[in-house]
Amino acid sequence: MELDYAANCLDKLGNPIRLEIIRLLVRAGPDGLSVGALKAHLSIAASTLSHHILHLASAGLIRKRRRGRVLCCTPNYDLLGALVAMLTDECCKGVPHTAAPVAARSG
Amino acid sequence: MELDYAANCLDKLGNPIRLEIIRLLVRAGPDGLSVGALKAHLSIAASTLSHHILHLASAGLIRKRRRGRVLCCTPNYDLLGALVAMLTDECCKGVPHTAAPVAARSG
DNA sequence: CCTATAATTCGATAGTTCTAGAATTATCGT
DNA sequence: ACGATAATTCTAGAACTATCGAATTATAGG
Repeated sequence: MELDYAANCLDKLGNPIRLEIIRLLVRAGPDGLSVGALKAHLSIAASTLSHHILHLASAGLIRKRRRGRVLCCTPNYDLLGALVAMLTDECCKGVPHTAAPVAARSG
Repeated sequence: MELDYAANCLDKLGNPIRLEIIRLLVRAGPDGLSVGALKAHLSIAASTLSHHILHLASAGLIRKRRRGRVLCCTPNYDLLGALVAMLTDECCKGVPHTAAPVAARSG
């Protein structure tokens, strides 16, 4: 995964409301939640919620699909998993005494 | 881990330069890298780098310690690990067909 | 067609973040 | 004390983000 792409996803998750949205969707199970159900959980203006959902969706972190008047959101588990894998790989491996140096103490 | 705290950490990681800093530090091994060494890798103004380092340090994601004129930065593996664990727990579990619903399709 | 519900788009505003140059502080070697 | 190097703080502008209310679009049901 590209660093810039990962950073973009992390940036989207780095907002309490958006992180909560993901958490609610994950807990909700396979059908996800409608925008209205999310709104009931979050007590923010509908337009604000829409804005956050747009962020998440355009980063690919959630998927939307219509069911009549209702719009169901589900998490994109593949991307979330890939993101966690990338973080684990790039940011958690190399726990002290395990990593290969990259040119320390040069300048 | 508190959701707001996690979101704050993710927000800090959600910037390409800061994510790259973490990556460089992790790859550098136990001694980490000096601010100057980071600067050599990143080609940005020193003040800008300082600003990003401040963000990372005040979120607790990196640690700084002086070695003479040089300031060595190391990643905080405990926090990074806790963050990944939290993400895995809250955002990746509940993979379709496994999770307990949270009140879907109500409104 | 009309009304009600679900959600988005628009427009404005307040606040935050990124960036870099200039000035400053801290440390080292002489 | 002095000069050089390492890093931070200050200041300011440009760009971006979050928030909300009002207007709008889409769908369902009479």
